[in-house]
Amino acid sequence: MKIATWNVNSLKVRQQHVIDWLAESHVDVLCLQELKLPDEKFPRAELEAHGYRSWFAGQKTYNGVGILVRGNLFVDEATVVRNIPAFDDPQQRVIALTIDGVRIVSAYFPNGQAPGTDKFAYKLAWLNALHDWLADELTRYPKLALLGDYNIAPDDRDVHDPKAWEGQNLVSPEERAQFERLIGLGFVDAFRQFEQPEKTFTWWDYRMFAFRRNAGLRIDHILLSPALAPHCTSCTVDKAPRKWEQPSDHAPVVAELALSA
DNA sequence: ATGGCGAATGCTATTCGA
Repeated sequence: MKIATWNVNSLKVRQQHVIDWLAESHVDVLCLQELKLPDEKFPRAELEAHGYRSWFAGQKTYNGVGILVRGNLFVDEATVVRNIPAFDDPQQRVIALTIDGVRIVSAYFPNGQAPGTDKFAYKLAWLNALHDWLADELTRYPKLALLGDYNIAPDDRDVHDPKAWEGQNLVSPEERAQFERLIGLGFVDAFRQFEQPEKTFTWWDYRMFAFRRNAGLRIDHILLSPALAPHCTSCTVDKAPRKWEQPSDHAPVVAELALSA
């Protein structure tokens, strides 16, 4: 099973990119973030015409998450969950579903703006709620993959200029401690299971030629539960779509899972 | 220290993202 995550920064603008990338990547599951459209505007039929069914939780303007699943895979409708159940939140940031016993979670972590702000406090509260919910989910679904835009660069290796970024939003000790709390649940960072090129990132600012200079961060991740991690045979960042016309500022991350039936 | 870019919106200016 090939799974992936991609923050598309508006599905309306990036619809054709998603369709083109699905056609060339042949992923089985694609988790999307920042749909930026209400559910009635979701291009369900267009994606279905290209062989993918959709589950999503959207809202106007901001946030919004989805999961695209190839037509031949069985999704148990009863397992679909939107948002963190115990965390009342108008912002649509989480959707989960189960495919053949594999729990797939698509998550758009809060940005946080800057340490000390209200938005940062919300980010930490959201992370606490996510942690507690996932601890519970793992008891029900030992095979669980958490894919998404984490808005956290977990290590200095994940930052183009660690000195310039020190203590800032996305790399602060509080955020990294929250990432480590997820690791404490047994999760494995799929990307770091394999040898990787240095300075591999998943996001580059639109400004100041950041992509051309590879001035990026690795903030999009695939965490795999202890029962799932041993099945992972590869994890890579696909930079190609970031070079396309009118790109998202994020690149997709892909992991392959070798699962026997 | 600021802005740069891009998307969305009661749109010709503002907010947010990261």
